[in-house]
Amino acid sequence: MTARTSTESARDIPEATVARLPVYLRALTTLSEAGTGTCSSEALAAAAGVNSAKLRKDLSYLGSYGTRGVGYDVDYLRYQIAREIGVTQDWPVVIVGIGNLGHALANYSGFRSRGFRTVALLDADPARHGEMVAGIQVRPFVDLESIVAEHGVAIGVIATPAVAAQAVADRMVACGITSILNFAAGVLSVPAGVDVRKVDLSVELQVLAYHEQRKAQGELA
Amino acid sequence: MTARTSTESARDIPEATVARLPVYLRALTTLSEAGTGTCSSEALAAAAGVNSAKLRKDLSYLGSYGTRGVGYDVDYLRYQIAREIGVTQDWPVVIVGIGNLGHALANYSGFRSRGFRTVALLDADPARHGEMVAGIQVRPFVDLESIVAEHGVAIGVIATPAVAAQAVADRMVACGITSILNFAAGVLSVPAGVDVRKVDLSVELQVLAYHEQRKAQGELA
DNA sequence: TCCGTTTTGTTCTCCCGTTCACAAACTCCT
DNA sequence: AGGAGTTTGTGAACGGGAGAACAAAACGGA
Ligand SMILES: NC(=O)c1ccc[n+]([C@@H]2O[C@H](COP(=O)([O-])OP(=O)(O)OC[C@H]3O[C@@H](n4cnc5c(N)ncnc54)[C@H](O)[C@@H]3O)[C@@H](O)[C@H]2O)c1
Ligand SMILES: NC(=O)c1ccc[n+]([C@@H]2O[C@H](COP(=O)([O-])OP(=O)(O)OC[C@H]3O[C@@H](n4cnc5c(N)ncnc54)[C@H](O)[C@@H]3O)[C@@H](O)[C@H]2O)c1
Repeated sequence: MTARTSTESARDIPEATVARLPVYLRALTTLSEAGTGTCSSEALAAAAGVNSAKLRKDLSYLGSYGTRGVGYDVDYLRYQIAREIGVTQDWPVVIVGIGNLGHALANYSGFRSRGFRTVALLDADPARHGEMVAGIQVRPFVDLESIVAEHGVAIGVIATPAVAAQAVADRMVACGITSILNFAAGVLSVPAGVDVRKVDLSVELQVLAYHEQRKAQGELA
Repeated sequence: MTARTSTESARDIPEATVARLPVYLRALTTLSEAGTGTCSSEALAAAAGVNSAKLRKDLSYLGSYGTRGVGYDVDYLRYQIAREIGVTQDWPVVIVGIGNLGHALANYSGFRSRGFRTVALLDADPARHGEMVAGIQVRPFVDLESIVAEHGVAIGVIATPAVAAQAVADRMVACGITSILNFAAGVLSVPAGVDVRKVDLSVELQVLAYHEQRKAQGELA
């Protein structure tokens, strides 16, 4: 899914680790807000819900930011992880499809607080244009190109119905967006060099249902 | 995360495969609606966005539902996968926390169409009680026990702020819910035998940001 | 009936990720 | 200064999943 180009840069962090770094980051933020200055890998692992050995190995890919016999300085480690992920900088984001889900996303404060700034809300339906959502005006989808160019947007979010998703993705890619978060069902096809992450709620529920069914079967055995 | 009890039932399907079965199911539904009666592993794999060898191996865990030299009967395979996942039966679901996200989830048609029936929308805020969302009345959170008992609910969805999530989960577990889909940030701790799946949008965006940052670094090298 | 073609089901190998276990490194106390 | 106690960082073993490759099976045509 994630097509990487020629030169793999210096430190190569495993994909599984990358997916956990944001979790560590959040745990560290919580600890920091609670006034904790230092924490052990054991404590941080508990806060993040992972095995402590895994945590230490993950952190070792970034460098040696801990002190043996002591632990990690919470704020220092937090900064190092934030820098590695890239959330110390500001990421402009556009959201396309301001329906039920789009409204929720636009109102979600968790994006802004992590360096993601919603610069535009776009929708194809003229009836929605001009509506204010979370202090931002909904604009026509055709404005995509100019907005992306103006703000240097690299990340796009798709919250349209499934039938429109591929067309939206194509337009996004055409005007230079290289990372897409897709909430619509179905498979998006994009050129190499563009990253797509998909969030599919019905898949999550179906996985739960599978295990639930198994539990029920086990009971009557 | 998924704690399984004593007797692993007859066929043991790998977790990675379980997570892909819903994707195959959707692809098969699309093919069926397009009037396709039979398809090869190659075609289905393309529709699902996976490698055809992986698809065949996944399906082999369920049994031999294909015909060599021909392919798979779309409707037959669809039924078999649906049965295996458990979406041929009806799953009552409660959603707790009817804010921005809760509204979107309640209005989402993709749940109902896959066998998940929202039987209740619960919120702790009295100001929300009585509001109609997607044809269902929002009720007080304290009604959880009676609703779960009445409908035999096994699956709960948490869309409350993070601070309330653990308390909500505890209450859910106490009244018999054994599968939880959690949208709130942070780690939920639940007893063995309860499955939790977490959807964390800011993690997804941060993973994209990481790769985006890498692409940018690569360019100026 | 037999042969060529197509496509599945499965085996085998490789790679990634997880976990264990321990030496190295640091602090604190005597 | 030295030793006891802690905790990190990492080497190594292990397990599971991904993909290649192929044998087995079904079909169609002659
Ligand atoms: N609501 C949920 O909780 C939920 C959950 C999971 C997945 N999803 C998926 O997310 C997507 C959006 O869901 P929703 O409930 O918000 O749907 P919705 O119908 O409420 O909103 C879709 C919005 O997209 C706009 N749109 C349609 N075509 C467009 C185009 N070509 N360009 C720009 N905008 C366009 C529509 O005008 C509408 O405002 C769907 O694909 C849905 O399957 C939703
Ligand atoms: N909005 C999004 O797009 C989005 C995205 C990702 C994650 N989230 C997460 O999902 C959760 C909900 O987000 P939201 O935007 O809908 O928030 P929200 O504040 O709009 O809604 C939260 C709702 O939960 C209710 N609530 C609070 N405490 C409760 C309790 N103890 N029991 C029952 N109900 C309770 C509140 O009354 C409110 O209606 C948050 O944890 C948020 O971080 C939201």
